[in-house]
Amino acid sequence: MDMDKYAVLLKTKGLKVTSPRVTVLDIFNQSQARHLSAEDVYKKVLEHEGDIGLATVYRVLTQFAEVGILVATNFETGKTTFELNEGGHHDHLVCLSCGSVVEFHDPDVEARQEEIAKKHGFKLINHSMSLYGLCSKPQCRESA
Amino acid sequence: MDMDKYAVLLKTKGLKVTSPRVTVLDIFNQSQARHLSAEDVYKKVLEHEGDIGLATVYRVLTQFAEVGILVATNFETGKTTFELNEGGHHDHLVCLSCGSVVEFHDPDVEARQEEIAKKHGFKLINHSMSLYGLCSKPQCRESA
DNA sequence: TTTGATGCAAATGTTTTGCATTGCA
DNA sequence: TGCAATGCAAAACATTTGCATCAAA
Repeated sequence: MDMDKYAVLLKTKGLKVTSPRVTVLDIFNQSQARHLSAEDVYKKVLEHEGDIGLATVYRVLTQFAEVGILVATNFETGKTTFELNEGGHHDHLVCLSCGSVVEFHDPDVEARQEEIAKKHGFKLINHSMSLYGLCSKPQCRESA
Repeated sequence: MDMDKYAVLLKTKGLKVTSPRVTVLDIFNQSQARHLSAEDVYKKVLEHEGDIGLATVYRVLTQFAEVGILVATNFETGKTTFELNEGGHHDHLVCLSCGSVVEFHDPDVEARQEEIAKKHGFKLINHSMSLYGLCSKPQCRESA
């Protein structure tokens, strides 16, 4: 089991090793979908793992994002989604029909963003770029 | 007064010319800040212009965005902001300290986005790119 | 007049918070 | 043991909706 790995990670971040936190880590590591909302995580908790209150799910997700275990992103859905922070920054392509998410990283764009910020006298801290469209699945293309 | 201009615009979009709709148009045209949330608009209504229900403000803003009079954007604030659609697409630089918003348009980035979408088999419909940082004001730079 | 627009209040969906209890360290 | 973490329910927001009334065309 990965429980020890989780425990080490949590301690590294200065967080106590508790059952809800380990469970949430496990959910993200097991999940097919990389991007999960608080509600998604809560549903998985109810289905498979122990029982954690929804409020705790929110608290854990927020904390994990603060310490860099997760990264939070706001798509146009009205709910925040979280994904494991695996180091490399990336942006998202989102299918407006089926909701699938593709990640990409483009150094050209990143460099250009720095230039743009500089030109306007801004010190760039972070950014979010999401491209919305229709993925290649036939049923998504037809929905146009 | 611009009332006639507003009436023409509304009719062009197939919308009845009603007092709430004219008021909202006027608010965006008078406003110092280009980007207003529903709550911002509602406050201005209460302060200056007649009285419109908050629900109507939401309905009008949503409709205006649908017909292209306004453009809706979701920053990381949890609330949707609207701005007049003056044709040219643009993206935003947002100051995390004072909240000021600078608009920019970068053809290089736009072109690159198309390439990225194509490479992943997506048909691009729209996108949102927001750069977050600190603007050049001393008090914002110090907040780091 | 007829259909669409509005106001109000209630409902919704997401996220946060207060507080008593529990459980790591 | 002590302080942080949790659960639960209530609160806080942002936004939407039902429905009776009102007004533009």
